[in-house]
Amino acid sequence: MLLERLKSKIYQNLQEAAIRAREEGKLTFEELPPFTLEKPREKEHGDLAANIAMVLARPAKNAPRNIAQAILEYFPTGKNRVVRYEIAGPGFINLFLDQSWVDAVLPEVEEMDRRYGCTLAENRQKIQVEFVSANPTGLLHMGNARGAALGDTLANVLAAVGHEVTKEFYINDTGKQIENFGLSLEARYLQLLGEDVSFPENGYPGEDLIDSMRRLISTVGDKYLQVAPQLRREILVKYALKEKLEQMKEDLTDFGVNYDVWFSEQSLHDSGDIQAVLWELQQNGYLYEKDEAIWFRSSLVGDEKDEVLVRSNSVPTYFAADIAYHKNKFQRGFDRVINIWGADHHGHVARMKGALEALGYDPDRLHVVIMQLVRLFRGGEPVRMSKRSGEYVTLRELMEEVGTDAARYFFINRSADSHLDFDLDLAREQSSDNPVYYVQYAHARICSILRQAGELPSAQEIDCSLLREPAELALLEKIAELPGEIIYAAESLEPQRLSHYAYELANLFHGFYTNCHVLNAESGLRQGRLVLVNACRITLRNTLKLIGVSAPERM
RNA sequence: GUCCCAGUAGCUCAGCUGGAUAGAGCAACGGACUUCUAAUCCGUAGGUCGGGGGUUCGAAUCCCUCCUGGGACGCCA
Repeated sequence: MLLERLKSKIYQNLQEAAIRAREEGKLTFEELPPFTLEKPREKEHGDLAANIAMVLARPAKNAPRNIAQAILEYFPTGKNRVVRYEIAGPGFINLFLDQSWVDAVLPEVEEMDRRYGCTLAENRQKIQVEFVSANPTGLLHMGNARGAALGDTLANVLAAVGHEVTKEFYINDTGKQIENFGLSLEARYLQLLGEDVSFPENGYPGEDLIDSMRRLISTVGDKYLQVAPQLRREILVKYALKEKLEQMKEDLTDFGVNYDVWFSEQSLHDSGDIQAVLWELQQNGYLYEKDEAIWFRSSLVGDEKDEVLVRSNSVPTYFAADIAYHKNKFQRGFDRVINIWGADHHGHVARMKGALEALGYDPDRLHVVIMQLVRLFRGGEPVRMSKRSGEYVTLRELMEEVGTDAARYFFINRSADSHLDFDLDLAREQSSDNPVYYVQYAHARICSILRQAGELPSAQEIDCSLLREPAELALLEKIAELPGEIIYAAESLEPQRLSHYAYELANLFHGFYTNCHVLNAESGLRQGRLVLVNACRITLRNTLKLIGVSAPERM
């Protein structure tokens, strides 16, 4: 927050200086292009570096270093902690801050405590994040698990910058897969009762369906043997679906994911929303009939080819329901809608955006985060999985094997569009090789120090100027970066920034720990370091909280 | 065939809204525990950023093309 404020003020000062320079005839340009003001990689390049002169080179038709010179004539030193500047390299303006700027970090962290890292975005929005939305015909698998970790973290991050976020699970409780679900359940039910029936070809072969029917039989026995198949399947589906949803909800809760809304696809059929949206598309001229089916002219709005919305048997497709669902989202007042989809759905993106356009919505209000597949490795070998044969590792099994913390950390530690090789052995390992433990260990170490210290002074009581060791300054600066990191993660929808940040912070803490002793330091210094270490604890804890990873006090 | 994603150190990956000398972890090698948790720290070594063109003051980053791996192209969801 503090660092962000400082940066934005200095950014403004640079803008104003450039404009003054133009007014004074030192520079000519039409419009000031956006430029960057960042912490440079090299310490010698100052605390902040701006490339304003370089991006102005072309519009101002001048050499970057000359432009920098002109801008700096009107740039106020001594304000906003800037004590010195230089023109360097091809035309960077390097700014050096009064080291005491870090003294404002500790009081701020201490005061904000659990809110530290949170900011208020300029345009606060109502945002819906829809994720997992797994078929309720089976158990949650690795793809769902990755989606759960990503979606939940993303929702946390967006909320942390002030958006109003709704987390939603879309239940595919109708359609062809439910039909197959019913056929599979029926076959299992009959088989368990000794009937000689074959299993449907497109059925769901998982053990979980057998278990489900076994439980049903234990309460109702064979009473559905005599019921007409159609009705029987409906009954079995109703029973098993309820079980499945409860199971998913429980698994997700244990994974730290709690939804605000569970939205039923069937409800869109029941409410007439699908008919309404079809009618609207019809009015807008996007529908036509061919081969007794109703098609969406998605090729008009950017898709490669047209899509069927209503089958020749007059049943709407999944896509038709999804269009109605998305219209419903916007009708509920969301400014922005974010979907986390597996890579196997990417072909759906252009269609969905096209449909929104056809309905008169700005398709850019829909963001689809496409997530690549997960491969599990055990003992260096990929774990064979096949959804078709029902052999796959479930979220529940993953949690039991590696724990929630490791799972969530690993899932968000890679960018969504990277294939994820999940090393089960590493995730289970309780050593520094495992980044989760590395970060958590830093937190536990801090808690240990604080326990032994007894009384914790407040940031107001200490002399911050005593904290000038390189390890201390590095830690302070990193702590100051959290709000900016969260803002960046929220803007780019890239939660992996957070686990990287947590790792870097833990790394700096461990370095500090070996270099700077806290408890046996001289009294003033000891007080200062206690406050520093406590701020580090708050920062680590808050970051882990966003990821959904626990911050243990002892390990 | 068309489209999407990936290709960066031996391995797993950051970095990609163009910026200064391309980073981290693991693995390898060498060090550091009379001191707050060694689940830690420090050092060494390791690179044609898949290949080739282009855009420009500047390209791992943007554009084109080719190669390799994965995925998607259904009146499934």
